[in-house]
Amino acid sequence: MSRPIETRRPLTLRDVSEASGVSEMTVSRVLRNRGDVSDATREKVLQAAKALGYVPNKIAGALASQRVNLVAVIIPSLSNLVFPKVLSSVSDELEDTGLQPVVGVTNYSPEKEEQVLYEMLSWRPSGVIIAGVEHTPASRAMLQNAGIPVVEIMDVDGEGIDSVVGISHRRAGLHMAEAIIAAGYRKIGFLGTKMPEDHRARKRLEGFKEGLAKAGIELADTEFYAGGSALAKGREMTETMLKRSPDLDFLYYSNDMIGAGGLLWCLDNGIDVPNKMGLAGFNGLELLDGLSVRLATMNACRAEIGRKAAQIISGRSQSGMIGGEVIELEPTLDPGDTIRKR
Amino acid sequence: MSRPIETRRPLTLRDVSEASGVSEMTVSRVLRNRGDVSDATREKVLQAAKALGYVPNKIAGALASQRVNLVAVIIPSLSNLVFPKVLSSVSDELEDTGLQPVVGVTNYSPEKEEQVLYEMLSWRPSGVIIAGVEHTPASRAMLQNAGIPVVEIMDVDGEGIDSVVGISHRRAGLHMAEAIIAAGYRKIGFLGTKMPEDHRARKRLEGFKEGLAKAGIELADTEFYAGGSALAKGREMTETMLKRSPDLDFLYYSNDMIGAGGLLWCLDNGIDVPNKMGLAGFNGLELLDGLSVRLATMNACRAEIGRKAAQIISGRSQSGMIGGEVIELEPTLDPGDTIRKR
DNA sequence: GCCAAGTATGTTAGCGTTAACGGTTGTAGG
DNA sequence: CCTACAACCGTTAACGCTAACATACTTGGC
Repeated sequence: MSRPIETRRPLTLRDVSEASGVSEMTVSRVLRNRGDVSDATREKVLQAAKALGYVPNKIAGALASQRVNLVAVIIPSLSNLVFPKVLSSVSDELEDTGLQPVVGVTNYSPEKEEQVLYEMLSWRPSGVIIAGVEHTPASRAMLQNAGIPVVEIMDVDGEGIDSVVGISHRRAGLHMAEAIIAAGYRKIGFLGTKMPEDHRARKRLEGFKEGLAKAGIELADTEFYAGGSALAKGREMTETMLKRSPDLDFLYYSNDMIGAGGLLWCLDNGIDVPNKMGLAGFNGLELLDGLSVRLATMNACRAEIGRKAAQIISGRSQSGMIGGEVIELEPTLDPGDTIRKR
Repeated sequence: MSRPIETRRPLTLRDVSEASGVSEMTVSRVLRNRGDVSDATREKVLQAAKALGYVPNKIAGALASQRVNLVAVIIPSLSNLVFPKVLSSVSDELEDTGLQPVVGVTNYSPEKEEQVLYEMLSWRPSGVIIAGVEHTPASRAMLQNAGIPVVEIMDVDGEGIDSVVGISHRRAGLHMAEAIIAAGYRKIGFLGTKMPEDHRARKRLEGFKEGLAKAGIELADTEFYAGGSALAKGREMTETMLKRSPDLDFLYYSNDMIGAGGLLWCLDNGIDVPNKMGLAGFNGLELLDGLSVRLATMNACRAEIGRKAAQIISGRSQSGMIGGEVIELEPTLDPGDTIRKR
């Protein structure tokens, strides 16, 4: 089962044209369903192409036509679960537009983002969907000069380059703080990621603190982590924090996964949730639906974000604008079973 | 913040060459670090390129050089967690080879796989990494004719096209059956996915049944699901099955996520795990490390698979073979806390 | 001072496809 | 029978870049 030894010359339109006795141009027309071709020749050509196993060369096609049916989608991570979700909604929405998403991953590094962007732009995609509004100056310049639609997603807190679709993480944090205070919790701890480049987590924390401040409350304790399994980290951090600050009555987690870890720890240790201790996360991970106690969370509109972004790129946006659209979506709070009802 | 209105003509090598007073060829050499260029001109050219914000056109470059630094990676799903893991190990391994992975997703559909493959091959990648050994005849033909290295990953049970890297899911199932029987369990249920196209899950079940048969045992009950949150489904299915067959003493799940759901249900319902009831999943999801009880599972060597596949494509495989390599890895059983020790 | 052997740059000819236009039929209408 | 206009198919010239070769300048050895 090894590759064919006879390294045949790769097939071109010419091969198909010779095999079917028509010009290359006609073959090209048939294969792209463009222009007038009689049914007889069409059939002949398709036959020949199939028999030879011809696969068109999009590189040459793109160069000649100056059109590329690719959309660059640049995200920080694939293991976060949030991004695959966005990605699949982009993918679905692009399904029958002739456009195709191509993914690049930055690992939350601005430098990597710059490299990935450079690499992707060098393939001259028809549009770019990129997570976040924070980019290096070089990245911003590239996006501005590319002459293609750019949609920055997830986050609307900041200055966009072209179009923006997302939620305000600052306000999401603020609303969560308000809800927690309204439920009567007062000694509140925050547990989150250490990653300085996760601007959205940072903004949520800032908004959260702001919400607490409005009620004259300060964060009682904080704990940060980096790397490792989020569920396990949530467990560990929760234990650490409650050992250190046993009088806390609420824990706000920067994401659902560590929140779930914390929740499991609380349940294992017989802590009365939500009465003695309230918990909340962020993101509405459907993955966690199977827990016996539903963690309070905030849905980040991931599917909607992907959909809208794809619509803007494919030019099917409702608004009919040419660019510079800013769409702010409203995350909704799901109190689950871990915030007490008053 | 809208796109520049003046739709400038896109930049080419010529623009950079004019701006820096050298030939296009020299600019090309500088930008690719190839051939002899004096430090003075190199500096001049880089300056000009940066000032203009020039991004090379890889489409033209690829056409001219007949080389494309892309590797097609075709996987069934991104929401499965298994595949992002493989993907990132491919990515890491390719890091400094000059090659770049490009992902295609098939949603477990052979037809979609065929389309994705056609699309990707039309960009003439340097290699293909594709999940599974089951493909449509057309897909097989395309892969055979492409004249590039092909690595089928995850699964070695079947006839490969070129190289294959994976584990035997059949034997993985068989070994699990042996371990379960050795631990003294006798009334065994299976809970899995309904997807007929998930050949690896199917093979595990077949191997599992075979292992049981050797000990003269038959599966006591089975339950299948499709769609929805795996954790929740695991919970539901477990309840359903134990209501129906209360005398079971072991549940084998086709993946860790539904296994975890089942485990949580058992814990919530005060079932004595692992003494009265044993549980096992498949995959070694690090995601689940934070559970209070560790689910028995089998590590599928995902990182290793990605690494080896990437090595074969980049021609850095240990073996020095040209093609047709078959690498079978050995999954290891992790008994966790849900199989009783004898 | 002349040639050999670099070193640094330019020139030419594609790569495989498609846009744009040109030609050749056939067919209907006057 | 001639014109008008489709319908069909071919020819030519790009698209932006790079491989391969060609050319101009050095430098050093005798």
